[in-house]
Amino acid sequence: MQTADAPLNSHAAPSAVIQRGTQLMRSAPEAFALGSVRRLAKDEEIFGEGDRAAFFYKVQSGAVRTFKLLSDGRRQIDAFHLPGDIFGIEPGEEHRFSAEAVGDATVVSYRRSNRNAQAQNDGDIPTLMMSAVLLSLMRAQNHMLLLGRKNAMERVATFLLEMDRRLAVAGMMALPMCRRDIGDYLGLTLETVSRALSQLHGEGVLGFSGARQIVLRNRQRLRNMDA
Amino acid sequence: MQTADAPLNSHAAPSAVIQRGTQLMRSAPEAFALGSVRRLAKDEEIFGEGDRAAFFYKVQSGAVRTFKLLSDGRRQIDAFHLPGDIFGIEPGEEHRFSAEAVGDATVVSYRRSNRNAQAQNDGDIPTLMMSAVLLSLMRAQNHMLLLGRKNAMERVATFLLEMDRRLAVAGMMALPMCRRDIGDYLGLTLETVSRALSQLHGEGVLGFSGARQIVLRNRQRLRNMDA
DNA sequence: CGTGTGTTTGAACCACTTCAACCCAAGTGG
DNA sequence: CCACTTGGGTTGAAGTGGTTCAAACACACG
Repeated sequence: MQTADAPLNSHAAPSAVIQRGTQLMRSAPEAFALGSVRRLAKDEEIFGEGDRAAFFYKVQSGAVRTFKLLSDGRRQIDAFHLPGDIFGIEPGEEHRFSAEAVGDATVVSYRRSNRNAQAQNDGDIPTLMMSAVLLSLMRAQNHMLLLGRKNAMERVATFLLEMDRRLAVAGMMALPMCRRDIGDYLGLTLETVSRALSQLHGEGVLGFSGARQIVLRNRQRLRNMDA
Repeated sequence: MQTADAPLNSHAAPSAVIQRGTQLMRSAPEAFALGSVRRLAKDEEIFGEGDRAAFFYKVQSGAVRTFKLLSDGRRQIDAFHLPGDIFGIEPGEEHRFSAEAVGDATVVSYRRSNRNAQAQNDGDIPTLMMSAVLLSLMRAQNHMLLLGRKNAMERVATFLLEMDRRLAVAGMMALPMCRRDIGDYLGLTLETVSRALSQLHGEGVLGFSGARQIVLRNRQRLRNMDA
């Protein structure tokens, strides 16, 4: 780990929420310490459920999955975090889920302020953290609808549109995660994910160049499938 | 609607997070306007998806459900809000889900500050709102695990333990919501919920006095079922 | 060029849904 | 005061979407 010039407000996601946070940061940047950059290999753990939550993180490159496990090993990935995303902010002293790098990745870690930002009211409470938490909550609410009420094809369609929006360049997306990860995110088995993708491929809705390079050929059809 | 003596920090839930927020409030109570009390009949709408998010709310009595709908009417209830719970805080200008009273209920509404708390950094950013949002996020993460990976009996066991913790008095709980609401919360049909409850009744794990008055007779068994 | 991890595809199974009937308690009105 | 309705809730029987188990395939990497 090394210190680096990595202010919390750099590389903000292109959302109105984060944009607002970014602007605000300029008025009180000294409140946000620079973070340390951490390079991670594929599948490397960033923190585990129950670990002391001394830091929170921003993805700089690659992707991170956060998840919970049941005692018998069933896993639910609650979110994939892509460059610019902030994760690991906790209500209490411990992390309530685990985080791992999906592939090789770099994250920037930020120490929870000595004058604990959540436990003080002295004027430098990080608005940007509020925006990050609200964004996470919004995504979680959408995801509960998916997990509770959408069928397999609707889930995969939603996933493809989400990933297309978040990481497509030049109409093509390079998925960083394997089929099992996708399944554990969507509440499906990896086989069901594979079958849905094959069907969409067969219908010409998407094209493959390798299992993880996908180009959407008919976004409107996907939107219709998404219910 | 009528104005009333209802500070945001009253009737706080017995969680460490909220407790901390409550304490902090004492140091800057003037930043939090008193709210207006609103009485609601069963099934009355508090706000709908897409409505302008001019207020957020705290439950004073009864229960509130927040939910999203798919185009064909499938519904996912993302949370039940009980007395002391805060709901309706949004990242943007619009509500991203709907809220209705489960039975007769009263809520206190708080106007989003003129000097918008989320868009200002002038020293009175509401720490209590941060706590409320973090609590919602924590519950959402637990619920995603339930919806994505637990089977029907595990879901019902989790639900019973949660409701027991949140609203039991003298070992007995009076559920405010019908079987359909429970199903839409747990991602199941009402019939599956009914069958699971009947089975637990048959096994002596719980007792009924009327369909909604439930007493847990063997919490440990339920915890074991909860995976 | 072989080995291993990830992906696809097939076939049987099953947990939950769907559809339907019935029950029960609380109104409502003749 | 009793027939009728209405809104839950329970239970049964059949159907099915997704899982499970299994095998083949493909491509990246030493």
